[in-house]
Amino acid sequence: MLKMGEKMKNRDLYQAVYRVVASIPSGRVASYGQVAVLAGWPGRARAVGAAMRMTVVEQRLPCHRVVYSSGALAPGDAFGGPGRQRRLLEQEGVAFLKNGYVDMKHSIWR
DNA sequence: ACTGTGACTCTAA
DNA sequence: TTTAGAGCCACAG
Repeated sequence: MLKMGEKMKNRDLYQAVYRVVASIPSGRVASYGQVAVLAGWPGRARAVGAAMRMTVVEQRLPCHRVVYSSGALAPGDAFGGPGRQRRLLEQEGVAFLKNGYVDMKHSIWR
C-alpha cells in the first residue's frame, strides 16, 4: 500500500461520505453533520455539503435524504429545481412540518 | 500562499 | 420562535 502518509486527505473523506449517504434508508434523512460523524470525519459538515454538490453527477446517491440539522432542505436551485427534494422525500413518506422543514423527530436516521 | 465563498452547526440575543 | 454572529474547513481562482 505504498507509504500513505497524510497525503490521502479528502479523497477518503469523500469516499466515506458517499458510502454513508448510500446507506441512508428510504423514508429517513440524515443531517450533513451526522453524515460527517458517521463517515468518521466529525466537524466536516460543510465538506459533506461540498461532496454532495460535486456528486450531482452521481445520481446513484440518495443525496435528497441529506438535510440541515434543523430539518431545512438544501437551497432552492439544488437538485435542478425548487421543490424537487421535498417531492422526493414526500414520496418516501418523510413527514414535514408546517414551516416546510423535515420533521426530524420522526424521520431522522437512527 | 492568500482570499472569498458556502448544499453547515451552535450559541446567544 | 426567529435572527445574527462566529467558528468551521474544503475548494476555486
